[in-house]
Amino acid sequence: MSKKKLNSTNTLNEYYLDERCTLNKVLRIVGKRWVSEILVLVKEDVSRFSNLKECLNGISDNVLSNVLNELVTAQLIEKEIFKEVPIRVEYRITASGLELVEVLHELCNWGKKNIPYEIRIQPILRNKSS
Amino acid sequence: MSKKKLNSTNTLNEYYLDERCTLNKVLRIVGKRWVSEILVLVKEDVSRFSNLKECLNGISDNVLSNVLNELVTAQLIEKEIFKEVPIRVEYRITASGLELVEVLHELCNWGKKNIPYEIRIQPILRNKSS
DNA sequence: CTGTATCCGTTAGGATACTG
DNA sequence: CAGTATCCTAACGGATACAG
Repeated sequence: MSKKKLNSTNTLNEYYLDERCTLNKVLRIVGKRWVSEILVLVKEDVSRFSNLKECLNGISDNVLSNVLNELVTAQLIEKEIFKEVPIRVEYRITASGLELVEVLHELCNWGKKNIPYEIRIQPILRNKSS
Repeated sequence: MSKKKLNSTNTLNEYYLDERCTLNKVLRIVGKRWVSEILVLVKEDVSRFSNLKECLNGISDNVLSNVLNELVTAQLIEKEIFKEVPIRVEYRITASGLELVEVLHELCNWGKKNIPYEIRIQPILRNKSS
């Protein structure tokens, strides 16, 4: 399982951009949906799966799980498992993650100041069907 | 044309996150592939379509065009059309865009310092076919 | 030269059932 | 409680033809 089309232009472009600048790696981690919200919540001590799910209106188990795993892989958060019954798991932000949140905060301030009123970044759809 | 499934969970979640924090809007603009690279190139006075295409190994006309339009919509760059023959168009970064690049630069520095060695953010594929 | 329109494959995000 | 496995749909990124 988990095969990737290694020779597709899509993939090659991704690698090209990764090589070109680290910024692209950063944005590919943090630019995915829910990621920045979850990082900030964990930073604010919302440390458990169920708590995070409560805070994030509409996220599904699957997606939350994936994002948490990615954040652990990127070493932005850490996972601690308590072998109780029922099992308990806690996530904590790392020093690296904390630094990232600081920069994201600046990015947010930039947005508040500069994003045009009510901009909606719409997908560019081509289907003409209703 | 350009219909969007306004009631899909996908769309509703997007709106939810937009309302929740401006950061999500920012990341949705700048988190797309090529966007940050193009913004920086324009800032460095690579101002024409063909020049940008030369600098960005492998980008297609379609994609470059879309990204440029999005950057103009978000008011990060400006477009000036010179009605010559052949037509000439120049893009310039705005004050807002310039501020954004500053923050992105910090984000990049964070990445250089903190992204684990040779991390590859892989898509999680489920297809078992070769 | 500077794009836009169209088609297409791949991937992200979501729903749900199930497991330790 | 804290996930993982599976399936599904819509959106993204890319190739190409062609238009102003």
